[in-house]
Amino acid sequence: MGQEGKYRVGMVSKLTGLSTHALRMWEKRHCAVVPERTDAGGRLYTDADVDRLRLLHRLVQSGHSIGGIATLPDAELRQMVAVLPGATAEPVPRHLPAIRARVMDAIEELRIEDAEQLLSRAALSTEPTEFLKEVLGPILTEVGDRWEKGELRIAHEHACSSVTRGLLFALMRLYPAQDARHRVVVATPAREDHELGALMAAMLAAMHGWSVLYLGPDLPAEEIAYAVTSTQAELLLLSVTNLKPAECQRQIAAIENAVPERVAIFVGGRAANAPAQSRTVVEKDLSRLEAALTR
Amino acid sequence: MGQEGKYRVGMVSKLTGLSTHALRMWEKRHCAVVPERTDAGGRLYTDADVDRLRLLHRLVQSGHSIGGIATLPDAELRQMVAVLPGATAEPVPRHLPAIRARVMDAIEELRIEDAEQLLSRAALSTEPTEFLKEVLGPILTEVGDRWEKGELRIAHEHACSSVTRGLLFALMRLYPAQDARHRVVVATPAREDHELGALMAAMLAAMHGWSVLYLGPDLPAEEIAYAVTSTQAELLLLSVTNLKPAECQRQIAAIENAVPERVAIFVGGRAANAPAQSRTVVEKDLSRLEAALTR
DNA sequence: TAAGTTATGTCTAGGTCTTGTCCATGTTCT
DNA sequence: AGAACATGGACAAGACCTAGACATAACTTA
Repeated sequence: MGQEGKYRVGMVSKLTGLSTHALRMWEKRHCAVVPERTDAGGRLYTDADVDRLRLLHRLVQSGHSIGGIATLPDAELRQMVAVLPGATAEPVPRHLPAIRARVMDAIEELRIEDAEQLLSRAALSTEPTEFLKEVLGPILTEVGDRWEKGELRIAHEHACSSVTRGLLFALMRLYPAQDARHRVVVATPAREDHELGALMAAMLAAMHGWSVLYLGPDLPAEEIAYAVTSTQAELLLLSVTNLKPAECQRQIAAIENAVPERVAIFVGGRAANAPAQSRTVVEKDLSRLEAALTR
Repeated sequence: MGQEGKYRVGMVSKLTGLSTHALRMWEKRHCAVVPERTDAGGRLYTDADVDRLRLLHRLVQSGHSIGGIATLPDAELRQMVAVLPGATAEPVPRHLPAIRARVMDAIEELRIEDAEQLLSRAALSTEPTEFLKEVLGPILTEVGDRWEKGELRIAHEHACSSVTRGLLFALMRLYPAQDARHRVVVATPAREDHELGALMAAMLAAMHGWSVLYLGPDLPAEEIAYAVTSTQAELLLLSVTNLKPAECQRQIAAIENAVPERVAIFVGGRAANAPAQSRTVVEKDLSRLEAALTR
């Protein structure tokens, strides 16, 4: 759907606050962003370019020199922006399993602030899918498993979902989720109260710059439909972990009926499932969902 | 539906504000809209064409070049309109009721990012108790009331608690705990699933620099006790809105038994209630709770 | 401390491309 | 005939492109 470049240099100047001269210089001298060109040679910037330029602008305004940061990858820029206001102490280990272990320790000892801080920094310095698949996902399943085995208590599980919810909001804030560009609604069908999958999907969307409306678990079909239509969302993400297949299909059919045609629907989660002849896409693999979110 | 074309160029020009020349050029040079023709060759635009032209006109007026956007699908145009600068930067009013009203509007329209941004900025520029009593509290009760009256939907209520939870974490981040020794555990007794009071208490604590362990709603006594002892918290805040008095007292008695002596316990909320001869303090007024948090 | 370097944003100049308007001319319909 | 519309060409204003000059500030070096 999203054609590549939409913005000409003048528009980008308005959107980012940088002068057109500066934009051209940043490109020529530092390759900060290298937009596509029209046949005639005009620059065509993408949404991603605009986001990146905003990040760079913010960093430059707060004292960094463009030459030093122009070619850093996005993830690193985001990390730097996040650290801007308050100086922070302990470094995040680069090794993902190490992060996992430290987060698990923090959860076990109910140090949720530490857990959240570790996670949000890891999220900023890692690519979205990698973070979800290598860090957060394993942590959530480990907590789930150990809870069933009795090694962890309800308190841990509550603390863990509390942290995860907090993390979602932290991400929505830290990623320059430029307003209402692409709206997505995330929820769980009625009677499904397992919300962690939905949270992960919401995070993935947030990290891709979508404007996320996270409604949480256990929502009747008509409520979901209302939210989707009234916000003009173009995507609906559902997560199903515990519903029976038949029940799941019934819910999804109801939702499909009530949601406008143009809205794409994805279901994920352990018990994900869609009726026959449905336009809903069952997608248990996060990286495939990511493909739908990137365009 | 058989009603294909309805408007001729002159009419469309009046409806959209574009000159007839421009309309023809947009068609010829960019295929922005390609109307049907009469047998004699006259252009016949549909309502959809007019809508699309209005979108394009708005985008062009705000700096986009027609060549770059003429062939984008409608959905994308709508999203781009939403991103236009100006829709974004709304200043936070100083007047608290005005903030309340703006937040309510945002919730009503499910713009949770706006709601959260307004709230977190208000929280920063206001004294903690004032913020909770004058801004957040009224909003939560208003949402509750209007939800019972049927003026707001479940989706609004979910969105609202989602925002509130997000806000708690934002505050924990903005007011970093000065001293990890001042720990407080916040939760709701078993079978009490109204968590908004607990969230407000948690925020108050966070804003006073406490290290908050927020466990959320519906937690059995022994879990609460475990959390309190294992984190060596010195304070436990509970919130009760819906429990029957007897049930509430039973729960609190159980918690008191399981929690070390040195830990102070506060209960708040509409149905707050404590057994006779209890060391638990019933405190429905936030400013009195604040006194306990400041010492 | 003074002078040189470097980094960076702005400005100018000359040329190309884009886009809205205007004109001339022809057609259709009342 | 006159109003409304169609087509194609001409045109001017403005947006954009490149390349190089300049001004300023920060940092190096003598």
